[in-house]
Parts: sequence; C-alpha cells; structure tokens
Amino acid sequence: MTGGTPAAGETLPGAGDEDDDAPERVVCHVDMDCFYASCERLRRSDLNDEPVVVGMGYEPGESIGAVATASYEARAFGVESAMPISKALELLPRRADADPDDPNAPDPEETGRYVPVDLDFYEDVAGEVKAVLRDCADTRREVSIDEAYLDVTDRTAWAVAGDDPDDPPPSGAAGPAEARTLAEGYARYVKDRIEREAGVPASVGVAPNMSAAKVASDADKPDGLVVVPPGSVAEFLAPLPTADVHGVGPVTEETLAELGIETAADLAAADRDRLAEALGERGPALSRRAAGDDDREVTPTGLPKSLSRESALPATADEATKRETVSALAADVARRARERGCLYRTIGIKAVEPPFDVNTRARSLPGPVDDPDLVEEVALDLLAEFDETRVRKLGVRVSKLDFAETDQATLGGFDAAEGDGDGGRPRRGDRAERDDRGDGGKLTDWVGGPPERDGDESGSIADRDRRRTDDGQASLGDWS
DNA sequence: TCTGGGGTCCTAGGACCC
DNA sequence: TCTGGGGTCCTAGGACCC
Repeated sequence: MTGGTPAAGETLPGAGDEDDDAPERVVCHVDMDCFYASCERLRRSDLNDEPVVVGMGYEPGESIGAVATASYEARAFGVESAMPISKALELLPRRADADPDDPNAPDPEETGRYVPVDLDFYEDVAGEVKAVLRDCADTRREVSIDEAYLDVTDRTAWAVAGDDPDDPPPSGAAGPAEARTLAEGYARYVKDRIEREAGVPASVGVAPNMSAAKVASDADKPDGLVVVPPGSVAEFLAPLPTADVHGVGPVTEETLAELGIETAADLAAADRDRLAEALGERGPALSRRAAGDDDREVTPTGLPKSLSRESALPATADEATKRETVSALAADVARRARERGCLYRTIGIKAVEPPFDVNTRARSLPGPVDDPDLVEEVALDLLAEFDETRVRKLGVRVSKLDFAETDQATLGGFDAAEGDGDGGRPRRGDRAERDDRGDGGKLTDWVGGPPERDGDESGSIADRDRRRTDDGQASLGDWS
C-alpha cells in the first residue's frame, strides 16, 4: 500500500485490473458555477452582475423554502445555498420590496433578485454542457446536474507543454517552478468550450485522482482552473481543513477535531487503526484520500437506486392532511417510476417530527411491480403508525428498482414462480401482509404493457435505458 | 436558522437458512 | 440440547453530497 506516503507515482495497489505501467491518470472535475443562477442569466441579461437568489418558497404566503443557488454577488451578503429563504431575505431583501416611497424600504443597492427554480430549463442547459463533455471525454461520471468527473488520460498527459519558461505556472500547482502541462491545456480547452457552447461558466480541477480533482475545482471558484500535477497532490491538500476533504461532513469534522485532527495533513498522517475505531471503514479511506491516494475509477453514472418525493408542511398532527399529502407524493413517485420504465420492490415513507427527527418505514414486496395504487396503499398503511404524530415533512420512496424488461415475461414469473430464475425473483412469498389484495390481479392488470400510452418523446432517458438493456448484458450504469 | 428536495452509501441488528 | 459458524435479506437510521 502506499500508506501515508504521498508519493507521486502510486499506482493501483493490486486491486485494479489495470496494468502497473499505466500512466498517471488525468482526471478533471467540472463544476458549474452557481449553475441555476447562471442559467437564469442566460435568458435574462438583466440579472447580470446582480445578486441573484434562485429558490423556492419565498413567494408571499409561503414560508417553507430554501435557497437552491445564490450568485456570488448574493453570497457577498451572506446568502448561501440550503439556507432557509426567511434567513436569506433578512440578509438580502428582495428587490421588489424596495419601494422608493417607503422610508423604511431597503436600499435598492442592498437588495437581490429572487427567482423561482425552473428545473426543466436548467436541464436543457445541462444537456448542452453534457454534449461538450461527451465530446471531450470518453469516460465520464455525471454526479449531478452541474457536476461531472472526466477521465481524460487517453486525451492528454501530464507532460510539460512547450518550452516557454515564461509561461505562468498552473494556478494550483505546488511551486513556481511548475511548468504548464498538456493536461492544463486540455482542461482549459474543455472549460472554454463549455462557456462558449453552453453559455455558462465552469470551474475545473485537474489532478491524478478524483478527490484531488474535486478539491481543485473548488479551490478557485468561480471561473477557476486549478491543476494539481502528480507529485504535488499531498502538498496541495495538506493545509486544507478536514472539512474540505470530500466525504467529511460536520459530524466527521467534529469527530476528527476531538482526535486533534484539523487539517488534511493531520488526517493523512493519523493512525489509521484509530480512525477505523472512531469512524469505521470510512476513517482509513478518508485518510488515504487526504494523503492524495485515491484509486477510484471514474465510473459512468448508473441507473438510479431509488426514487422519492418529499414535501415540507407546517407541522401538523392532522390525519387527513397527512394522508392527503402522502397520497399525492405516492402518486407522483409512481408516475415518475412509470415514466422511467422502472419497477420497484420496496415502498417506504419518511415522517419528520419537529424539531428534526427523521423516521423511515419501508415494506418490501415479493416481487417488482409498477402499481401506483399499491404505492399509495402501502404508504398510507406505513403512515398509520404516525397517526398521532406531529410531522413537519413527509416523503414517499420506492427502491429496489428494476429496470430490466418491464415486459410480460418478467411479470408473469412473479406470482406463478415460472420465472427463469433471473436473480431477483421472489423466493419468499410470505413477507408482505398484503391483506386481501390479490396480487396477481393487480399485476396482471397491465401485463400486456402499461395501460398508459407509451409512445412519446423519443430519446428519453427511459428509452435509452431500455435500449441498453436490450442489446447485450449492459450492466447497470452502462448507459452513456 | 426553527433547517427544501433528491439522491448515495454504510452500518447494525434481527430473521432465517444451512 | 448447547453452542458455533457463515451467509443472505430485510429494516432503520446516520452521514454525506449537490
């Protein structure tokens, strides 16, 4: 193992199927800058240079909501993502409230523009970004709507570019002696293309592994390009607080602090057995990461593992309100599952009690289904446990998803057990106390295909997935 | 701050089987 | 009957991420 030594040339410690002579990887992390706000500016130039807050729940009469994205101008007022809207409005009143005739009105210079979230539009823009990324890298992992890892080892290299000694060193590089690498040039090219073709700014980090690339992209936001060549990774990470290590959240940060571990360097040097005691398996892994040692491959994004919907409400114990909410959430989750062509085998709810006690309950079915009525029924049944409980948030989730053929064969095999033993088939028919509902009936309702119309927008994700599973083994996560 | 919404992964304990 | 594993599946909760 490479242990705590942040040596430059560590290769996969035996685990990988990579040959040992593989070149040091070049991994880019592309992170769009305040993406939602940038998207809004793309179609509303009046928002340029203004403090922009994109969020939900700030309309008059609404009080439950949070900031999704704040532009950097808004961040200067202390507004941050995930902050309750009420708090954001205190720090930065909305422009519309700056009535010039009202002596108590806020100074317009200290107000912001509040815009509701329009996810469909952001997804369109993200599609253009992804088109660029597809063109720039064969191996990509899209982590979220505004973030992706690229493995561009086969497109570029860590070799030093050109021979111009006056070239400025890469911004995040270890020392002034660093020369510009080919990798930096390639990352610059990717970044510029995103800006040019999608119209939104990105920050890019380049490093020999994923976690260092991630930290690098964060190091000079917005509009940053930070390059951390092999050999300077540990040095680059060393001074950072542990919270900057990907995977260290508030709880872990606190635990580490109690062990006297404050920086990435401390974490890298810490005794890994002790870390394992305090944090479980995660501890040593975080330590390796902090040391610049992260051999995770950039693996393509897989199919989702679960789908959920949740909704906050003014804390209430009212049974009718809760049931209505859960019914609506259940319908929505079931609809989305059907749209994406996926079956589910587990149905669950979440009930959050004030102040913030999260309860989850789930029930698995004997086999995968697509059955909105059943989602509602099970969800309501699980909710019954909380009939007396005041809740501030409710959620419904389906999991144990199955994207394989939604066709007849699979379904037929469910209760007749005639399935061709394809792994996930029911081996235990007893589990669900599904009371009087004859499962067979429900399932076969649409055995010839979902009752819904299915021809529609071509090229939907669901379509692509299905095609994938059709042609060949296509394991999960294989769509590209 | 009285904390939104949609995800992922991990762990621990119990049931059940061999 | 007591004690001992190994393995899988399930649920619940926790931590984290964007």
